[in-house]
Amino acid sequence: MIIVMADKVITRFAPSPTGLPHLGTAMYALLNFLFARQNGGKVIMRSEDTDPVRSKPEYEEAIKEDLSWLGIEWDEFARQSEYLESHKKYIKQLLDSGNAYISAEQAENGEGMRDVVRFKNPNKIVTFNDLARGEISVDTTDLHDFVIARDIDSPLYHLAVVADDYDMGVTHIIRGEDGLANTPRQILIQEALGAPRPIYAHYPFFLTPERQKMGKRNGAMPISDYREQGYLPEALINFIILMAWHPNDDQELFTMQGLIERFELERIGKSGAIFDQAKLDWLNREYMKLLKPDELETKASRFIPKGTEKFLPLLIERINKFSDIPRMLESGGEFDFLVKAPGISKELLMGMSGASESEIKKHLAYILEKGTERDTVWPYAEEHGKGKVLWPMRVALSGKERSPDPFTLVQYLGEKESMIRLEHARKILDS
RNA sequence: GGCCCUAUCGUCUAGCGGUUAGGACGGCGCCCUUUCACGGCGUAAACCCGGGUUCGAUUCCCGGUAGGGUCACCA
Repeated sequence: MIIVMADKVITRFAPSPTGLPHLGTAMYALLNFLFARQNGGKVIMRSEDTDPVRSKPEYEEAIKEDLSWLGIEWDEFARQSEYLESHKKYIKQLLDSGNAYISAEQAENGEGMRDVVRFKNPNKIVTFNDLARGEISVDTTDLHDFVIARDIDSPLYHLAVVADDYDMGVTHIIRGEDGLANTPRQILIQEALGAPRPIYAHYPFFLTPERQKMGKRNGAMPISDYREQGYLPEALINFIILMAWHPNDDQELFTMQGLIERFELERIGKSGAIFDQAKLDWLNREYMKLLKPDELETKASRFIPKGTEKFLPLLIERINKFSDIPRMLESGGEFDFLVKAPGISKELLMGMSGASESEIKKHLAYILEKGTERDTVWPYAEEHGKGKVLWPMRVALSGKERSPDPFTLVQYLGEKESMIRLEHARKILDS
């Protein structure tokens, strides 16, 4: 075999389909994707599905679907389970070369003996260069003769990973820092197999507010939940990359294309980043602002209750994500008055207006008579005190202490509905 | 516990021997404004501790401390 295209970059991300993908899964894929793309190489998604009890096809589907939704691509898809023959070949090779041996041992789960395959540890110092962290040296002696196969036909993780990366020609292994401690073991296997050593780069985890590794079982929300809450994939990608990498200038907003151009693998962070929901929400708002009106409407449509589409422009600047919209419109919500007439009280009508009851009555009567047009109400309000006129008008329309200004409300409510509400407010004062 | 990694505002970070330690989110204040939101402006807020090296350390080295990871017949 001749080495083909020795310089071509090949990366991979290898999730195990044992649960729904979360943002950590996306970071893993994104980093590999970006590095491959910016180097004209290819990226492989390898489903590490060899754990028969925990692996589920539907999780594999979910991973593909959610990563695609985020805009992360892969050039090839592989399943580790389909490489069993190759794994067995390498186990045999290691056995034949004396780098591994069969050891009859008590099965871990209880009864019976089993012929496990142990790697013959050369007990040496392994030194490797991590692109992000520099040189790392480990004495492998305390790794002992670790098990690489349950039996001669059943490869375990370390063997399988090394074998697959070798077979697939992977040149760069970009993975989470949990892989850091596994690297020396895998290098030992590579050397015994005569496989080339890929370049390593380890990135840190997302952390919970308690500084724990965020994971499926620890605070990580599935990507699909973000989608259902109406987060924009662009915002999520931007958020993820900022947790792993920063440029050396002040730029913070990146498109995928921009990332492919600017991302630098050597600059990925060294320390874990606590998941910052507020920043994510901010980013999502930034990306919502970038949407053109028709795009906005399309993307928001599935979150908007029937018949309330027209309120979107009013709502959009007060939300972090699309799923906030129904929450604002539902009864008791911040903008429920758009959907149904509010209950109002005399006290609220007076509120911070600074006007007396009779003054308010007079002002409402004026509006009721002359109409709600800004051109007619505004001069009147300036003459009689803006707060004294505008506050009760606004409260009559919204029933809220805080809301958009009365003219905006009229615009969305319509002249007719507005007059009904104004009239109702006047009656409240009369009672 | 052994081994490995990490350590700058509350959070995400820039910095790569000499800086008023920069930016962003969040907070706070002011402006805009009848109120809210949006927007604009401004402000508080950090180099984990102790030794070295150096004329000079946030930056380099060592130690401590703290946090994380890993030590499976899971991946």
